[in-house]
Amino acid sequence: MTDHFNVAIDCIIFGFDHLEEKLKLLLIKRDFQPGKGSWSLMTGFLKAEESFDEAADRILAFQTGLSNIYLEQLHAYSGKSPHPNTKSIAVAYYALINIHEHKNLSTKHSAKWFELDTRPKLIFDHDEMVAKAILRLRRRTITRPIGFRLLPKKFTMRQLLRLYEEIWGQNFDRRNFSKKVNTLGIIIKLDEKDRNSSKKGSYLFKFNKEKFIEMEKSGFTFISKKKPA
Amino acid sequence: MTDHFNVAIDCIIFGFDHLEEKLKLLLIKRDFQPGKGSWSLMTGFLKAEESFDEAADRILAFQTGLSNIYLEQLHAYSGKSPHPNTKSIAVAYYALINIHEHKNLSTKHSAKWFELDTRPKLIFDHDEMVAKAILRLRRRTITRPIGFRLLPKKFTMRQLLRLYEEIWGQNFDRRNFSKKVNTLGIIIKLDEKDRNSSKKGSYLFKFNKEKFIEMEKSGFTFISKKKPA
DNA sequence: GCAAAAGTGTTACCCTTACACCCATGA
DNA sequence: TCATGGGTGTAAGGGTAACACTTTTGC
Repeated sequence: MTDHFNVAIDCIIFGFDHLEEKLKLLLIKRDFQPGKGSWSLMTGFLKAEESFDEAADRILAFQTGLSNIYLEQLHAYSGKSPHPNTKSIAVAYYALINIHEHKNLSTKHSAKWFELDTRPKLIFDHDEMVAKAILRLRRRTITRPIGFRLLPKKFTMRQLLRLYEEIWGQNFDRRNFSKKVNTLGIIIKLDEKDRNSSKKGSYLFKFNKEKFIEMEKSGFTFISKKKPA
Repeated sequence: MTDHFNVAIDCIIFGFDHLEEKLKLLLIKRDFQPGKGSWSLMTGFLKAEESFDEAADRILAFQTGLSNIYLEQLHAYSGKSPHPNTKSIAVAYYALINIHEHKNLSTKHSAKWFELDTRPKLIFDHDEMVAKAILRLRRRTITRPIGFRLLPKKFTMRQLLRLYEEIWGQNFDRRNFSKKVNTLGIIIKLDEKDRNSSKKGSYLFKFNKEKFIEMEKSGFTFISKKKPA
């Protein structure tokens, strides 16, 4: 009676390289059909007994070896079928990871990190998915301190600032930024200093998870968008 | 090889009754299996040759007779299958319509408008979908003047205010509200007055579509959320 | 000493909020 | 005239944006 479809799960994997201070995207060069030789998102198919979330976890774990990663459903896409003769839909997920804490991934297939503005063209509607994921990521940084998923456990204020600048594609005032973040009470200054980036050395911070959980309930604004010039 | 699923499209249909000043939800009492006798969202199945958006349009048109309705994808749900023996997923859409401009719907099945706080329990995961749709609707009222889809072509400031109060479940200051809306330039005051709601009569407004399109590009804030008391 | 990054402080301005007051009109 | 809803104005407060200045330390 009703038509049946196979359900692809496509994963947009964002990573922040806090040394290069660049937001990156993990893509694979397909060594299988269809679209062999092209770049694409990590992908897999939904199994009958699992939920979307479970499938996204499984696919990400299988392809990168990572578990316990932040994953969020982005959108469901219909239309362009990866296999010409089967009816197919896709559900896109995006994931956030810290690059340097997970160096030994990128194993399966030919996976490679790309900076956003030099990424290759992707197959199917994957470019559309990435564009939507970036917008979602921006929105999330306002409502939630999602950026902490992308940073190492201990980080400097500069790294946090650069992360936000990368996500938004614009610069923020360094002084106002740290003031805002500090008044929110969502990060904790440690006694350690990082001396890699400056001669003076800058304090390391860690994320205040308890404070965040408390604030999340009432809803808050993390960083406001700069006014258009 | 890969498992196959049928794809349900579930429609959350919001309507604003500008006479009763109530936000309502259109639900159907199912006269078919599964879940016969229970209340549920309008639903249908995706066909092989159509997109999600097309399917949502088709299902809404078939069940209500309405076309050209604002529809937006909400979320994709896996798990609870309407038919026990088939693997099924659902993609939820929400629609916005003005109740009194479309009086002759509610025909197919036993459709009925419910106020949000007195709606019946729904089958499957439809309650979860409705909850998410309300949150989405709130967010949209901030970013976009989506509320105008729910009002008649000509409306009073009071009706617009009441609509926002219904969506947010809280009261706004009448004077600040109209000031804010006016400065945005997104509505146009007409020379007509409506005398139904008051003795003095209140001006009718219409939506300034051109201004909106212009503003949409740069991104704007329509109405800000009141601070939690 | 000098350069470079980090830390702290100050001010102006805009937007929101919380109000008060007047107007028009049917009963 | 009075009650009711409608229209307009003003002042205080909070938060952001735009700045300047000092500190630390390797070279």
